[in-house]
Amino acid sequence: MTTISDVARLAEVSVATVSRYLNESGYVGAKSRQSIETAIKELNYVPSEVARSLSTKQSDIIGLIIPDIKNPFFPELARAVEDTAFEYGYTVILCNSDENPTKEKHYLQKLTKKYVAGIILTTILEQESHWKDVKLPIVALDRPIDSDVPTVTTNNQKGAKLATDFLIACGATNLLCISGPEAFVSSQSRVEGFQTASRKKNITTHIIESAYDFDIAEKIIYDYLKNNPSVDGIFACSDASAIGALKAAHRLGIRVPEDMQIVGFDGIQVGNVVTPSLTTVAQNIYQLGQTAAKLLIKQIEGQKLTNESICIDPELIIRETTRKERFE
Amino acid sequence: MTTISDVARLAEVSVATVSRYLNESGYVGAKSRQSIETAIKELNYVPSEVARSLSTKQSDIIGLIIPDIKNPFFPELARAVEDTAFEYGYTVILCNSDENPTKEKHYLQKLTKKYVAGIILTTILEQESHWKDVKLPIVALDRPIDSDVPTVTTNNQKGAKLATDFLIACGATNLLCISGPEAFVSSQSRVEGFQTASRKKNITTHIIESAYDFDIAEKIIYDYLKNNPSVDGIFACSDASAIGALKAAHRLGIRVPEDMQIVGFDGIQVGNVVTPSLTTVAQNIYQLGQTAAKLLIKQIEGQKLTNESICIDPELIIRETTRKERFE
DNA sequence: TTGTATGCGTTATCAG
DNA sequence: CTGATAACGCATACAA
Repeated sequence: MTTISDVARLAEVSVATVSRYLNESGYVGAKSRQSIETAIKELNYVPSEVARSLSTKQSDIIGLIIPDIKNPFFPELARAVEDTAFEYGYTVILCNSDENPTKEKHYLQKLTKKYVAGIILTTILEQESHWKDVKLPIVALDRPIDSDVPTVTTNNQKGAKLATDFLIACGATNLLCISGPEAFVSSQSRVEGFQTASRKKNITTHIIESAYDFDIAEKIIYDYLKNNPSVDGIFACSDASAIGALKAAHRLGIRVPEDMQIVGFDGIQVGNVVTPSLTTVAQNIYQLGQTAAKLLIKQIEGQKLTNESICIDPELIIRETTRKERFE
Repeated sequence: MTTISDVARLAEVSVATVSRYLNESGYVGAKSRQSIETAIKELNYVPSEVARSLSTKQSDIIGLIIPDIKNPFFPELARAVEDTAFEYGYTVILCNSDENPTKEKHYLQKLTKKYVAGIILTTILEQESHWKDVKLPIVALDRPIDSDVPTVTTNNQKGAKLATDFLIACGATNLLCISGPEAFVSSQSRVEGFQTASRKKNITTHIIESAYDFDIAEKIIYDYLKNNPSVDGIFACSDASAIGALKAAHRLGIRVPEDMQIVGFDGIQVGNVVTPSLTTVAQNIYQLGQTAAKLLIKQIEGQKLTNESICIDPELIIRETTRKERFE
């Protein structure tokens, strides 16, 4: 590994000058510049980011802590973060927390040790606050953690309202809402949206809870529908549950969308590949990640944007599990 | 940020002793140990990995270069790598190359600058060899890059043979193979497996190529099937193409599996959620990632295992796009 | 068993 | 415009 002093020696200047050249800080004469450039080429020199990091106490690494990259919601998010990081010259470390406080804490510490420039955090742990110890720039993604921390989320309530209104417009009157785990603020907001939209004449509502998981949701919904065959519309707080609902309906011989309509939430790819394809409230996942990354980088590069929070509108994507045409 | 000398001062020992304590290298007396421990607690000291890295020229960061985390094959792979890294105390930097040589080269260099401990690489660029410049430990994943480099792959040929044999056993006689891009060695192997298995009496075969992409595959296959309605069995070299085939068949009014059977390759989650669910040759994706990570870490921690390559057997998962029962 | 001194590759300060 | 030189935080050879 060739170092800055090798370059300096070959170029017959001092390391200081080379450093200045490298960072475009301070002056460096024309001939110095020349010889430095050729020396660098000659030696195939690549500066050590580690040494630079030690000296400046900064780095170009961003930590991304998410529950699980296998969860279909996160690959696109991660990709957006990585793309944006790449664009601004940063690099991202991927951490899967499994919603596990211990693991999360571990990563937080590990990232701190590495002088990472900042952290993007997707966590449900509102009350816990290990993240308060870290002095680094943080952005909360998808799930707010504290009013102090800049946050990027989807407008969940609005999305849920969109879905429910649509379900009703399509003729559903007996609505079942599949909420997510109680700990998810996002799920709560979706349920609220559902409730305000369904508070109408002639609309019956039920709410049950399920994990955001195909199989678990399928079982729960299967049992529920067996005992409540009059349900004719489902708003699921996640596409995973929506697909579970679809399967449950299939097993029960309930035709979708003829006998029962379904609207999901998230906009993950699978929704489009399932049969019938899923009508859903799509979060703008890519934009979510991109915005979070940009917000973080802004912070890293100086600005102190406390309290800045961004809420992104989701979009209703009408596919085959609803039958709007009948009512238009 | 508190440093090792803060600890030394408070514990009234030298930094060397603290360092020894930290790394469990060399001796450190009982009372020294005591005071150091309390000092560390007291100060909430966390060693700087950057400084350590500079000093030792090592790090605990692993670079993972994949084409695109959004591609449904990679999240599980990434997760496996990350889990294994975590287990051994490493951390992973995620890089999406988009199969783009320039981007790939960029990442390779960037990772080198960071003194990463090693790199796991999924690339198709056999002939290109920017990776030869990097002296770091490397493991090729999913796609071999050179006989010098330890490689972890699925036994593609065997898997393809498995699929094709099964298709024939299920009564298909007019077989269409959807290959992947020519540049993928893995795809080539699968096609070979298909060919050796279908070289039998009374079996007709066709081979067409498609990108590993739902929509592209759907179009290509739709066109092909329209002109070749006698095809009664499809072996797709990826689940993505298989699902494309499913959709194409659906649009053409071809019933699956009654009129035509389909077997995919990969074993990604969507295959199980599509209707009818996809019979496929499932790669052991998690094991693939895990093995690669372990191999890399072995290398990092001393061993020079050149030429060590591991080939993992895939498994046929029988679901609803085939109709074995008729022939058992 | 412990401490001193030096190096790791850069940045940055401060005289020239 | 340029060059010594002191940090940065830690590891380690060498002394003690």
